[in-house]
Formats: sequence, C-alpha cells, structure tokens
Amino acid sequence: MIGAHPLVEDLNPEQKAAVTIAGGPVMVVAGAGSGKTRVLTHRIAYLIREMGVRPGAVLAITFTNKAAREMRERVGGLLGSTVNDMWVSTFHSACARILRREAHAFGYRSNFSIYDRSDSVRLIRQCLNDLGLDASRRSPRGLLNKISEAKNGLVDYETFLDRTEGPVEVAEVYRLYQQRLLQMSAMDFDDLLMVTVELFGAVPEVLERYQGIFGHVLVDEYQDTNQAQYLLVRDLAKRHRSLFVVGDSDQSIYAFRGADYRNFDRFDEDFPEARRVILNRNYRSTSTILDAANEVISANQRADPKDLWCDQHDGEQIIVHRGSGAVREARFVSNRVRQLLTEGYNPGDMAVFYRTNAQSRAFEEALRRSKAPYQVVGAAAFYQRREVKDVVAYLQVVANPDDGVALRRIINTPRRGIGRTSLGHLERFVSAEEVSLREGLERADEIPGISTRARRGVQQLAEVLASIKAHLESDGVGRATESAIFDTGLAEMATAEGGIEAEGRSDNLAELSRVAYEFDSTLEDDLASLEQLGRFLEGASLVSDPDNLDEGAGAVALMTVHSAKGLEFPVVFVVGMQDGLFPHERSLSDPDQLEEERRLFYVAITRSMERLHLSWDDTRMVGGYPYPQVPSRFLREIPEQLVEHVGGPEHPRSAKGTARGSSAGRHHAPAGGDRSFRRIVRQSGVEVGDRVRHATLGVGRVLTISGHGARASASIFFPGLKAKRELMLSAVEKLDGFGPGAASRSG
DNA sequence: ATACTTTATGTTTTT
DNA sequence: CATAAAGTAT
Ligand SMILES: Nc1ncnc2c1ncn2[C@@H]1O[C@H](COP(=O)(O)OP(=O)(O)OP(=O)(O)O)[C@@H](O)[C@H]1O
Repeated sequence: MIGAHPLVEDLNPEQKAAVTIAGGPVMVVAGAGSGKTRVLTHRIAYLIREMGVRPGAVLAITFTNKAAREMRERVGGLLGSTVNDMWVSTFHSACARILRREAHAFGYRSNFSIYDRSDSVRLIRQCLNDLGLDASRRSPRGLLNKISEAKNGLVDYETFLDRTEGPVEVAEVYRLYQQRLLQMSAMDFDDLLMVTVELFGAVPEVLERYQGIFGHVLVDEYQDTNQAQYLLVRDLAKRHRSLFVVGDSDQSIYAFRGADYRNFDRFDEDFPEARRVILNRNYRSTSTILDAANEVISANQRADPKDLWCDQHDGEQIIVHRGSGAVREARFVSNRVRQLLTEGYNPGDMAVFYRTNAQSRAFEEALRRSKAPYQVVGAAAFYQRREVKDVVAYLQVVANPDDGVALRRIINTPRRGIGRTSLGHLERFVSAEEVSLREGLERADEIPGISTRARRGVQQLAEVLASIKAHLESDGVGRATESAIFDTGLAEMATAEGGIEAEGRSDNLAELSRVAYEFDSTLEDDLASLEQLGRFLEGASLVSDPDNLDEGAGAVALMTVHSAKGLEFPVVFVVGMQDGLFPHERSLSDPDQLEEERRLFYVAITRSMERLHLSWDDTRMVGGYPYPQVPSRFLREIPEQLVEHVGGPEHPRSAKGTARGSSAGRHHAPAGGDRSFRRIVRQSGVEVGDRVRHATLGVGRVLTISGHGARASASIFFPGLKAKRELMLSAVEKLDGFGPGAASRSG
C-alpha cells in the first residue's frame, strides 16, 4: 500500500489516469481484455467516494442486465456498502423506466406494453391486411427490419415518406404500425429508445429534469451503441459534460441492428474537450492467443491499430481441429473437455462458441454422452416459447387492456368457440367503428353475425381476465400468473398432446409460475399491483440470452459468439469454423459485413484466457448427403507457428483425449438451486436403472430412455405414485448415491 | 361455423 | 423444424 488510494491500487497507471480524471468527458478506447469494464466500475466508485457524487446521480449503461447486476455488486464491493439508488442498467431498461413516468406527454399510458420481435411482426401483418397489401408479397419481417432501421436512426414516418423515392408502401405500413402502437399503448424495442430521445427533444423540462438527476453518465461497450442511444447520452450529458464511455471499435458486432461505430466520431465532435485514454495492456490472455487475435483483426481495412501487449508467458498453442461430420467435431470437443477436466479444469472454466444457435445440438449431445455438465445459454429463449407467451399475453392484457396484439393472441386460445368468421366480423366492426379490439369485444352483442357460441366465448374470456386481475390485486403477480395458467385452460392445453413434449411445456409453465412468485418476494417497493405486473412483464420482455448464464453452475457454457461478448473463460472452443458458417454465407458478398464477421471472430478468440481451440468440419451432411466444407478464411489469418493442427485425414483418430477416462464421471455436479429460468440441462448422465428425482413426483427409477440431447425423455417408475410416467430427462435430477443421504438434498 | 389436418414457406447474429 | 395460411372434416 503505497499510500495510494485503495480504489486505484489494483489499476495500472493508464487505468488509474482514466479513473481519476477530475471531470469532463472521457473516452477510453482499448482492445480486448485491457480492463475497460474494470475501469468503468472503478470510475463509478471513485465518483461516489472521492468526488462526493450521490449514487442517485449516476447513470451507468451496460450491455446486458446481468452485466448491470454485476457492476452494481462490484461498485458496492469497492465502496464496502450496497448502493441501491444508482441507475445501472441497459439502455432499454433505463428508457423503459423513464418512459413509464414520462411517456404520457406523447399520449402513451404508463402501463404501455413492450413488444418483442414476434409481437411486432404480428402487428405488421395486421397492418398489411388492413392496408389491403399482400402479406406474402412483402415479408412482414423485412418490413419490420426497414422500420427498425429507420427508428434506430430516429427517422419518423413523415421523414421516411419524404425520403422515399419509389413506392410508398413501406412508409404507409410504418405510419399505420406506429399509429397502432400508440393507440394500443405499446412500444417495440426501438420505440423505447426513439421515443425517449424524441421526448427529450420535444419537452425541454423533461430533458432538464433528467439532466439534473443524472449528473454523471457512463457507457460500457460503447462501440455497439446505435444513433438513438448516442443521442440519448449526448442529450443527457451536453450540459454537465460528465460523460465517460469505454469501448473498442474492433469489437463492434451489432451493426446489423443499427450499431454505428461513427458514434466515436460523433463523440469527438460533440465533446471536443474530451480526454482520451488508451489502454494497451491485456490482462486476460496468453501471448499466443493475443498474437493470434491481433493478426486476425489487422486483416480488417477498418481495424483500429493497437499495441496490445501482455506479460504472460506464451502459453499453449492454439489447437485447430479438423473433423468429418458434426458428430465427430462434437466428439473432439467433448473428449477435450474430458481431458481438461482430468488436468484440473472445472467444467465452468470452459465454453463452446458457435456462430448460429442451430449448431448447439451436436455439442449438447456429445457433452451429454461424455457426462460433462453443460448449460446452453439462451437458445430458444424461455419467454418466446409458445406456451409461455400465451400465459404472458393474458397478463399483458390485464396490465394493458388495449394491447391488441396480446388480446388477439388469446382471444381463442385455448379454443373457446371464437373462430375465423367471428373474428372476421369482429375485425370489420372494429375497423368500421374505429374502436379498439377491447371495445369491440365489450360490444360483441352489437355485432351482427356473431354466433351465440362465440358470444359465450367472449363472455368466458372477460371472466377469466377479471379473475386474473382479482388474483393480482389480492395476492400479487405470482398468484395472477398461476391464475393465467390454470383458470384459462392453458395448463390443460399444455398437457394435452404429444406425451413427451407435454411434460416440457408443463415444466415451462411451472417455471414461469415460480419466476413470478419469486418476483413478488423480491419486490421491495410498495407499488400498486398493476404497476408490479408491469414491471414483471417489462423484465420478461427485456431479458437477454447472456442474462441466463450461471457462472456458479459448474457447467460448460454453450452459446453464440454474440452472447459471449464481454465474458472470459480459461478454455474456449470456437466451433464450426467453415467458410459459409463463420464467416456466414450471408455476409460473404458484402465487405463491411465480412469485416463484422471478422470482428466477431476477434471477440470469440479474445474471450479465452489460456486454451483456445478452433474446430472445423470438412463434411457437412445435408439431407443425408455429404457436402464438402472449406475451412474458414479466418483460420488462415492466424500465424502458423501459433497453431497445432489435429484431426483430419492424416490423423484419423482425433488427436487428444480419446483415452477412456472414467475419472470424468466424478465431475458432474448437478446445478441445483437455479434461481432463474435459465435452461440448464442437468447433466445427470442418467442411465437405465438410475434413481432420479422430479420436483413434484418425487423419487423414481428409470425404466427406459429415448431421444437425444435436450429432448431426451425417459420412462420412469415412481413408487410413490405406483405408476410410471414419461418425462423429459431434463425435468429430473439424478440421485448420485444409493443411500438415503442422496435423497435428502433438495433444491 | 369451428376444429382439425395438411401444405407451404422461410431458417444469422438480437435489445 | 417451426409457424402460418389454406383446405377438409365434423
Ligand atoms: N490492473 C489490472 N490488474 C489485474 N487484472 C486486471 C487489471 N485490469 C483488468 N484486469 C483483468 O483483466 C480481465 C479483463 O478485464 P475487463 O473485462 O475489464 O476488460 P475489457 O477491456 O472490458 O474486456 P473486453 O473488451 O474484452 O470485454 C479481467 O479478468 C480483469 O479482472
């Protein structure tokens, strides 16, 4: 302790310089693993402790909710106390919170719904229908992309129309779409940002208020901000000028959804007095990995030249594996995992990255067979599953009765006799009378042509909604969710058909209910029940894939490269390194997109601390026929001396770790006590005859197993029930020992 | 008129 | 492989 401040003790001189700058705008630009996030965290602590800033005056933006939680914790750790009134969140969450209070100025109600992509697509489809346009000719998704792009650049539909040269269809859809959103009091993801910026522009008092509240604005992962996000922080900071951003343009990987590296230039223009700090020392990776990363990124025209260095030893060479077929590629990974486990690594030290979600299957299967615990981060997001969305739609309608997209979704789900024609009548009525869908339903009796049966259905719907609302008001969100699951008939619908899949659906609903009850218990605010529900739904809409990673699970993490941004692992596998997959074929023709793919690869390899593996598959099976594959051009960009090649025709037995290692069996630690909806496939390594436990059915014995991977199911005999049941394997937990001790542990 | 069944269509990355 | 619109059975 050199008399230096404890806060900056564990920082190098450059980092320290950034953290302790007296005031004014600061931009930290630095390569991967140079401690940008650490600097930002220390900066917050420094502001609060050394500069006397109130925590409530801090707005810190992170890329994911999970990163926000961690940052809040770390700041608390540095300060030695918890800091609650500091705002640490993603752009979208922060905007949602602001808009709940302020959006009434634009005619939205504070209970507005937040639409995810599929909700938006549904609404676009409706708009197309109402405009008499053919939804099959113009893809709703494509339209949504255009509209989203416009919104990210803060182009409203009038401006959009002005700029349109050819057919005005897109502009018309945009106009109607936006009009409907407002009528329904709903916002899509882009609205959260755009409306906030517009509000700040249109109502000076509101902007001034938030400028006053957030005296200090900090942004992590600045390279992936879009224009709306930039304007937001610029507006907030333009008076007090306490804006602190950190980023690395070589890690910009979200241009496809509007991220704009020119925000670095805009910052320079708008904050010319800014101090710029460069960090060059990498603390994360071995020099072998770092050299490879530097080489790769230097192939980009638009690379940001850096002198990243580290004083770590060379470390192990990068292993490049060639395999034939997805199965063998996956087996290489699982064998390596097993070998590294015997070398002392823990499952949680390792991660597998792929370019597309669809690639995860083979690796799940291989890890399952090798009895290594793993978790799939993200994929097939929980809240996007049909059965879950149905329940959420009921809650959305309770929270915001004008939410037409949610209402339309549940109107005849489960079936209650309101069919195509009744819906048609209703729709015509609603558009003729220019009323909301809700009002149309309330006045169903006035609509000619609607059958008695359908009327009864409408009645039923109203009753069930009332019931959910009553439960909400008396007992909270958890009970309301339960009501939306059981009183609606969605529970029966979930169990109805498809034996095995039905179990999975029911499990998802049970999980949703659990999450809702947990939400109740963690809510400290004394909010009105409808506002509580709003918060719950908001949280549900804004979760991201990486939020579901559980570092404590002791499981190999499988995720897309995008999800891996900002993380680090001692051992990394980047799989599917073929031209056409990574870089993706849809990026090959456009040089800018290709460079983004290369940045993505740069992000992937810079996640690894010690051991990096890159694998490619020389024959992909498509429809039962082998298609030859070409190794990724990115592999050639890594200097040969850093690489060890394994596998391939010359090495028919894939290089390492093929030895049968029975010791690996010891490593499976079931990830118990999960507290969110993350989809952990408990790596039970369950076999016929094993004893397993199900959350509600108790302990049973496995009779048969069928299916693979996440879909594996088992027939299990439960002595307590004196019956056997077909269950998803992921729904049970293997009981390790045979003694009663094993059965007494519970989650 | 509704509910069930079949067929077509579109599959990168995501807040 | 999943969803959604069109076609068929009840
Ligand atoms: N001064 C330091 N001393 C020791 N370790 C450090 C120091 N600075 C950073 N680190 C470590 O280096 C690693 C990378 O830090 P951090 O995640 O903050 O970097 P980053 O620049 O945000 O990375 P990336 O942009 O790649 O996500 C972390 O494990 C961090 O603890």
